[in-house]
Amino acid sequence: MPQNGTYHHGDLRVACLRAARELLEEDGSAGLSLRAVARRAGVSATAPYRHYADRDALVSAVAAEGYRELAQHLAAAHPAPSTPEDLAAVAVAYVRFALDHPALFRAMFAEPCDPTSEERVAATAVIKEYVEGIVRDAFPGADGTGALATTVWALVHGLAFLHLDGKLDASSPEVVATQVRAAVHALFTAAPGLRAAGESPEPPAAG
Amino acid sequence: MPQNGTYHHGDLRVACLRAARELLEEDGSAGLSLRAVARRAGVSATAPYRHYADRDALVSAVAAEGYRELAQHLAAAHPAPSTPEDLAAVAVAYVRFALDHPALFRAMFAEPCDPTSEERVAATAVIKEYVEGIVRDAFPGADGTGALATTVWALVHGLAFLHLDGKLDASSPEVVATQVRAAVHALFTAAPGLRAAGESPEPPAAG
DNA sequence: GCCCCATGTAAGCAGCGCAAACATAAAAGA
DNA sequence: TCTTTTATGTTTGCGCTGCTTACATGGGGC
Repeated sequence: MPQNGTYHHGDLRVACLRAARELLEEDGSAGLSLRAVARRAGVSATAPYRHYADRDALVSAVAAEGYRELAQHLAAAHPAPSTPEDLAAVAVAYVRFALDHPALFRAMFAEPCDPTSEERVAATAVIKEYVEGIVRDAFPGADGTGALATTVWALVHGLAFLHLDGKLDASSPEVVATQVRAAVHALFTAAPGLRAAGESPEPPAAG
Repeated sequence: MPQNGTYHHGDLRVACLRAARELLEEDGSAGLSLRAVARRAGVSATAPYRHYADRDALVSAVAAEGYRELAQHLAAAHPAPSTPEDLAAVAVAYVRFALDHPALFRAMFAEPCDPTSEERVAATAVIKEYVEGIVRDAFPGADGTGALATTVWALVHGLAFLHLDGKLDASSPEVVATQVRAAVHALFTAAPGLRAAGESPEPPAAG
């Protein structure tokens, strides 16, 4: 039952999500108020409370949506990365997502995470396992503790945040991509035994 | 002239800073309102506007203070790091600072940075140059572009944020420290030519 | 055909950021 | 020393916010 101008909206839940997402992209986190969401959805100020317990719940729902979109974005960059170059491409996609959706990315990561939103924690677990799966597939010889996966995630995540906060040169997408690729390559020319399958370890440049 | 119970407060500027810092530690960013700051300073609601243009200005001032404290904390961890172990100790201090002062750290990095606060941008520049100086001193053979410094900063910064957001296991300080050290060592056993002064490059484990 | 209840509305409270007009006291100048 | 200026704090008030309570509506199950 679509919104037919009657008393009931029809699908206010997703309308709120959509409106919240738009407000986030337009005005940032500060512009995301439940009242503004209600206005945009064409509904009374307190109607969203029927679907979201409070503001945090709505933000968590938007964040969860963001996690899913980020996962899709990474998968689109390379479906099954196996070489450092592949991983670098995924890393570039990660940082680009952050720069293309700054307010959404901040909502996903930069706010004190509400642990009571099981939708949200589940979504972050998906991202974490996704990254670990990528690294495990690309580096079957690595230890099984996921330490390397955590390291590469942290590196990329940190690059995203530093770029987002203007702490690094993010003047052009190419500059950012080059920086990210360099960092990933620096990490993945690392310890012996962690090289990608099919890569032959180079001898140290002793000549 | 100290606060003597008279009409004028005496040093409201630093009193606001102090109150804001306390509120941030106690209730997080959400609890930091200009009105609450004024109450805690024992002053009318709008008095802080004589010293801070708006809420952002006060937050920026607190953040700038945080940058200086972070720099001191890093220096205390190791005054002149030169080996990967030294750098790992500094990295652990960085992450620990974030976990010990979560709201302050978020105010420093996780909010859209107001570029009009020159005090703030100057303070972040100090941190950046500090990290670059450390890495340059520890790795004199590295390229002069600061790419390696950016990489290690991003890695540590990402670890801090992931731990802060509960995305990683931060159950005990030891677990966190071990994780951080492992990540830094993974990075600093990296490409030939980037090894620390005094370290002899190991041949690839071919035997 | 009737009633229940999910869904929406209306009214209201307290807190917030911020602006404008006003009050006070410390400092500066005559 | 007395006056004037200026920095600092107060009062009042507007519009916005999150959220609660009480009320209205109408579609789906009986």
